[in-house]
Amino acid sequence: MASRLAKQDRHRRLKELLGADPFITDRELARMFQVSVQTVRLDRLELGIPESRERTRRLAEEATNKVRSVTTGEVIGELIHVSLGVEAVSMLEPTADMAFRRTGIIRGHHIFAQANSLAVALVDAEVALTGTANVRFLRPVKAGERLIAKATVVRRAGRKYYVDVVSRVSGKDVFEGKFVVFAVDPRKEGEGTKKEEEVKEEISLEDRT
Amino acid sequence: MASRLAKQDRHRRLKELLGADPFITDRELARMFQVSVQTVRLDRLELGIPESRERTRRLAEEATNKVRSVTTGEVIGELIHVSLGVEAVSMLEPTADMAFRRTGIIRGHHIFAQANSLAVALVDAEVALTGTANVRFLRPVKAGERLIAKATVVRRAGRKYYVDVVSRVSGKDVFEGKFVVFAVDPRKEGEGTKKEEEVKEEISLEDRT
DNA sequence: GTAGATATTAATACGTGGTCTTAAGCACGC
DNA sequence: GCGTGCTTAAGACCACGTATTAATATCTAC
Repeated sequence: MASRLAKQDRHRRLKELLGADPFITDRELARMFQVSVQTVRLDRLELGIPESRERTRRLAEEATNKVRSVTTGEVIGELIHVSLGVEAVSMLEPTADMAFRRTGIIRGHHIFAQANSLAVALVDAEVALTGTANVRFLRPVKAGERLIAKATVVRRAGRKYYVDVVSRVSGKDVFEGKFVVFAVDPRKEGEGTKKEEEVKEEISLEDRT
Repeated sequence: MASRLAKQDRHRRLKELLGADPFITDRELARMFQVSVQTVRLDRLELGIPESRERTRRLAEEATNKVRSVTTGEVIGELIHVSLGVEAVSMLEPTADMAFRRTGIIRGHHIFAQANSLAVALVDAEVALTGTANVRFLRPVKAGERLIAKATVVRRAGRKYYVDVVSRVSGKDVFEGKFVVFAVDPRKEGEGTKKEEEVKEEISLEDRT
């Protein structure tokens, strides 16, 4: 039976509690704080904290966006500059999620993912696929270090693009890779008519399920 | 004004729609399908689909827990077999998230991630980091195709492990890569006593969380 | 045709988790 | 005393449901 907290302390605790678990309702909070539901609502109002459903919704949205933008996004990281078919730059701020817990060192495939997606995005075609990649991880990158990847098309032979990518952390090279990316122009693949497009559409619809 | 769909088709579409966007309310669905709200509710009942708030809540909950295991997990995919320092096999069932929408083809870095994490996990050391990787994407992989990656240590020179990885889809090679992984033994870095082992134990427990 | 099943819609009562407004009760300080 | 701050209460409203009952369509088999 901890005696009731002062308003300020309650506000502090409120933020803490909802930070840890955003699903709590006002009723539950009221019980925890031994105050009325109205008081909790007033507190939320003062602190600009939305209702529980809203909090939940935001979480869900953010999570689906975030996960998607991590996994799905056109480019892993943030696209800073592109000159299609010539060069592109992206920035990635790796989070602790991407690191080995033990050491805080970012797992190689995240750095690869940034570079690979940049190389692919750079190619000016409907669809582009990585063929081969030769990469070197020059030095470890830690969570929080801002990765700048720069991709440059060094040569092009028909559908083949040779793309070099260098990633840097505060100016120092941490990764370099040579990618061969194939441009796949769907117009030159099958019969390239409406029929094929329909098939593709079906597939992509199914994929979303 | 597409005429109203038959029940079956509506059910199919319903699952599709909610798969793509779980936030839609019954009212909105009713409008989309040009049926009454009640009908939508009946449909959901028959299909065992919970209400929108519940869907949102689950998403949010899942997202806060599970999302991490995809990014953070020791090995991307599921570890099927390991013989430390010798060989290892993992399985990955890529989802639509990992694919280009347009084509359903899995983005290269996911395949790379499976291979890379497997190669790293294979190395019998406290910490292992990828040094270089030469990889080839032999043929496209589509969402839903089960990827089996097999990593083999082909040579070892001190702290350097040369690991070959081949990924297959139903027996066919789709990816091959040569990785050079560096074992970083902290015993040769820090002071390395019992105290340290305790720390390690703690850490590896945390890692499993 | 018409009965019977299937599908759809409507109406109503209830529940949860809120919003917004108005009003009242209390304690504290001056 | 009186105001101010904090708390609580009460009532009207809303979104998005569940659960139930009942009334229509619509189609299908006989």
